[in-house]
Amino acid sequence: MITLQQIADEAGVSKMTVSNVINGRFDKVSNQKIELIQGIIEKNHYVPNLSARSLVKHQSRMIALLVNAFVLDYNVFKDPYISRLFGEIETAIRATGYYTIVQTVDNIKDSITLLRNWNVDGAIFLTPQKEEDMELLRRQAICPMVFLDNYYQSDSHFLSVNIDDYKGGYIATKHLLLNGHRKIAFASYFGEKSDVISTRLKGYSDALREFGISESCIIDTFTRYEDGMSIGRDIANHKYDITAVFATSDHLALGIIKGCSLNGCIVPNDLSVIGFDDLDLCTISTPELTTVAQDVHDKAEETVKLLLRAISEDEVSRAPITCDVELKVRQTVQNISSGNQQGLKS
Amino acid sequence: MITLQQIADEAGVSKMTVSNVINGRFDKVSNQKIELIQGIIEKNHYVPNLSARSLVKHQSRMIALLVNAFVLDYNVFKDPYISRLFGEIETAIRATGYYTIVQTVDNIKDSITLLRNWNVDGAIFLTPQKEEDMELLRRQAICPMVFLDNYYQSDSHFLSVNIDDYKGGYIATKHLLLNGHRKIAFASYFGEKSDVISTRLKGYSDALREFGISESCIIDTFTRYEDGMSIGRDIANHKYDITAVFATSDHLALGIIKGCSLNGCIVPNDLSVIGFDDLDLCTISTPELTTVAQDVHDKAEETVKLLLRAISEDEVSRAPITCDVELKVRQTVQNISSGNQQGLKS
DNA sequence: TTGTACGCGTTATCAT
DNA sequence: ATGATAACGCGTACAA
Repeated sequence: MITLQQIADEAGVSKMTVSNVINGRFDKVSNQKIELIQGIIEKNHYVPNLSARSLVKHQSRMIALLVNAFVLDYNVFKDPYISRLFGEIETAIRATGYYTIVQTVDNIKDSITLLRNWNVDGAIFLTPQKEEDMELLRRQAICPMVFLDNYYQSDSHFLSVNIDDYKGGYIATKHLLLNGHRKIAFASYFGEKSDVISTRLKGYSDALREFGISESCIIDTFTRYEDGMSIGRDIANHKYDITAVFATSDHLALGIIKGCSLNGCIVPNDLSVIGFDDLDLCTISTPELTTVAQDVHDKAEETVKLLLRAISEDEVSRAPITCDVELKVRQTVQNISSGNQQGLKS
Repeated sequence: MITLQQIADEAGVSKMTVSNVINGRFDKVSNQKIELIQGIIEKNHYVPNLSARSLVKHQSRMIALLVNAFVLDYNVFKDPYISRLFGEIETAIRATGYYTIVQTVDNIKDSITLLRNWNVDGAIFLTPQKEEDMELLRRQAICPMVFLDNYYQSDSHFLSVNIDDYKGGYIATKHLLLNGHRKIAFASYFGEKSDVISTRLKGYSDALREFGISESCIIDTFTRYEDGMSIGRDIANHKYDITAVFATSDHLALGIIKGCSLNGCIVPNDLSVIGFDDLDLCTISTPELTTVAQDVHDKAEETVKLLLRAISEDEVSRAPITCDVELKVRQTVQNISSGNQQGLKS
């Protein structure tokens, strides 16, 4: 491990001169010395010790990526949405020259400790946080932070990037309505208060209202594939009086389709289904899933760009960024408006 | 940002005493002072500056996770195997109190710089590395490293954790043979030399030989879903004279099944298929995919355990660790040994 | 261009 | 036994 001092000794100059060369302050060093020093650096594969640099500069060029830990013993990175988002963000961070330190969080205090331990320059929370944890963060953490899919009040060091959940709920429901459906279920997890879900629900309700439909059908369920299967079975067994389901997760939607088919109800003939997220799975499955797509790549880039601005400018517009969504029409919605009969045989 | 010195001032003692309390060296401090100091630490939410600590101790309590970057513009973390492995390893690392720094690699020099920049204590490479990069690492990097799915020669600071690829190839092929198949294709990517693939191929060949079959059918293809679809189409169109395929990736296998079905060839009736990895997809798809499963959780734990031993003991058995694999029998293999007719209608 | 102090925590030495 | 003092690790800032 060669150090600045050793290079300085070998070149017969002071540490400062070497430091100036390394940091491109060439106007402060004569040309011959620049070449001499650069040669020595090359030869010895010198790499600066960033701990030392961090110590004096009170910054680290590290960004923390925090992801809520296992839920129900389920490795979060098995969630294709999370892992894809993670990959896109890591890539965006690397492109800026920052380092990425990652931690799954099961106790927010550990994350706060991490941020302060390493003088982290900024943090990104990939998953929604509880309100009390947000309060703690606001009080104890010191760096700018970006929260994804979080509707908490933002300020200049406490930023948000969301998708247009309202529009997502609205266009999915509207698409079903335009295809003649009138009895449409909204399937999601309501077990804990979530602004993401309630916003999508609002889009759903408004679309229904636009068509003069006042009654809605809410299905409260976990959103994994297996949970979908059991809902699908219920649907096939006429537990709900519906011709279509809008599910707030692709896995849930796919499970519903499978559960239905196992019980003699075929999508889209007997039931139309729309999912949310546009995972790769949507085009791998048969039939291919119609779904609300979010542009994860764009979301990741916006997130990193916003965070970097907050780090360097320290005054940033606090308006949350909202990324667009769009409907991907595929094979799980059937038009039943005229002649096309659909519905469960009774 | 409160520092050791400030705590010492407030307590009316020296930095040393505070440091001793923080590091649990209670035998060197009187009980009253311990309580006093701990109180101050609590009150001020003191967190040590790990850059400073790293500077003097020449270690960082950081472990680097390196993953080969985008291939063909494809976000690696979209690969369910990689992201799951990543999640399991991160969790194992966090459980030990180490921090995880992650970087996708497209140039090994960047990774070496990372390791030295931060005095990283150890590194884990999730994806196979090129030989010349391994040589560079051996020469320039200083910490213990574990390579996953890599058959490179190991030594006490250059370790390997693999799965039993030979057994995987063997049991999959044997299962097909026992179900009456004699014309079995091996589908994989041979574009670049890979010990993982050649080892699986050896298992395949040996199983065939055991049944007196000397001729094999090798299909060389990329291993994504889309690539599988085009192979599936070829199979349905009688390009190959086979009744079964062993594909070295689940995505490839699933694509083959889809490509077949799009062209009137139904799995398992007309073709039997076995995949590799046991992704969640295997049970989501219809029919459910028979596949060779690896225990990713176990692999992750072994990896981290091995690395920590190499870090602390600095003499470690250099024998590569081999994790077991097993066949998950599901719905894509049909028994054609007696009476059960199978094969493409011609 | 260079000397010197500094940032923060640890280790080693010395005093009571 | 307890505690204090000093030097150290590595790079940066500022005065000289």
